[in-house]
Amino acid sequence: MASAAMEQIERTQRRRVDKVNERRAELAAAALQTLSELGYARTSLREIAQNSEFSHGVLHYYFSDKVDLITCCVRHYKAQCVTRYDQVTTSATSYEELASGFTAALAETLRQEATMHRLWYDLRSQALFEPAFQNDVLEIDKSLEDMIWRIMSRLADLAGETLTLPPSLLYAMFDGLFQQALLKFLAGDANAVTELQAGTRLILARVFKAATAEPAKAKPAAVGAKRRTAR
Amino acid sequence: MASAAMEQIERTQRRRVDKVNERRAELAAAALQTLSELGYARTSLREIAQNSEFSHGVLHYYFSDKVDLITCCVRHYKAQCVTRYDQVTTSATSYEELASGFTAALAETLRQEATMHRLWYDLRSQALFEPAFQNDVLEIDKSLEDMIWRIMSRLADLAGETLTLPPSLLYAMFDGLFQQALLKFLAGDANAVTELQAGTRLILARVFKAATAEPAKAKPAAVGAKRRTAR
DNA sequence: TGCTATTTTTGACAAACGTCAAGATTTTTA
DNA sequence: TAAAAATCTTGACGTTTGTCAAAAATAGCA
Repeated sequence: MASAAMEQIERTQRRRVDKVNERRAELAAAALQTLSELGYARTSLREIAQNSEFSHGVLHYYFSDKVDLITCCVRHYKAQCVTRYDQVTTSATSYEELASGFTAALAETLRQEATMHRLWYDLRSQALFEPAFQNDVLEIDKSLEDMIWRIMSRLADLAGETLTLPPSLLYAMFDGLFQQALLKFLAGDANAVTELQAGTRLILARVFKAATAEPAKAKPAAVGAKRRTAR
Repeated sequence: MASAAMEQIERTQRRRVDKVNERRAELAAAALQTLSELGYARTSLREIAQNSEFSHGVLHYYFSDKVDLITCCVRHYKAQCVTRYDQVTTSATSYEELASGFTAALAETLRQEATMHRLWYDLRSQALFEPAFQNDVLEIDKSLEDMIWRIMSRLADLAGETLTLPPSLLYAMFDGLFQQALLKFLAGDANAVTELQAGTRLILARVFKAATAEPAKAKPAAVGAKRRTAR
């Protein structure tokens, strides 16, 4: 057969597909940025295009639909969201180190990525009304639940304990805590970060016996997060 | 003075104000219904008017603005939301009775008022973007927190224990749990209600020592809720 | 009953929306 | 380099949106 020609065709096709996917990702990123700034209800296709380097018509070249675009956004969001805490999990060598790292990572997320996370809660609310979003949202929720479960399992390992709470409940508690903190944070409450940290510790104390005693307050050296000049 | 005339004027004025407030409440109810069906992003003023017995123009006679209307809605929502669990709280005479009543009330709310509660989460997400909603949403959240706190305080009383978790954390946990259950419920997960009940019990078991032992499974007589033919 | 004030309807407006198609532009292929 | 295919821009379409004002309808009062 003309295998060489076929290979050539295959290669060019793949390059084309890659290019299309790259552009789709680029536009999805612009959409994600717009959504995180304005929220789902106020985001239009023209606004999204203005946050990219293209005109509004190109969106219908790469996406069949507005729902298609948003769905693609949600999937991209997931990719950049899930792996965030895995580094902390694998590098920790003691219960206290992992607990501190987890608490610090939550606080850092609240401080640095508040707008992205408000988008997540917005989209999750949309899924309560729009069935087209439900599958993707449930999938992301599941992967976040898995992430929490990995951390809790590792904590249990390090503490030499056995987990008795189901993954869904553990996730629900931390998710609820974070959402409350986000609400207060975006409303200008200066104590939101501190309360999130304290709440995290309190939940951990009810999940693990190893955490009944609060850790020493002035022991920043144990925390793996970057040091910051001020809160 | 012409006190009789003044009284007359005062009375008619009050009647007028009452009538206006009544109409405002009527329209707010129609808006609330529309919002709970369509969600914030898809709700228009004309759609709201169609769910009432008036034309769309009347909305601007009673409300200055769309935001004004939605805000009024949120306030009405609060009124019908907060007092729901208080009856259970006051009538219970033992820890187990209150715990069962609380669990059953949560499950009943999920079953019966899922659409109203998805609206609440939707509006709370809007508050993350629209500062005009923030104050009202925070206020409602606070009153829900207070409601949970009343129940937990009463449970502590009945168990002869002292609460060591702050109100905000207790609310955050139950809120997170309910939200997860709502998401699954509206996605058609038949186990959502059962999981909500189990999760509630598990949280209570981590809050109160009196609840370490699970209550007997086949003991429906203890539950104060109406009996239903099937789940 | 007639007059006034209040309430409601109707119709219109400018703007913004999602969508699409035709044409210009760029890239790829031969 | 010329033809072909792809990418992108532009402008337009039919709706729908929030808002408003004028007119119609109703209610309250003399």
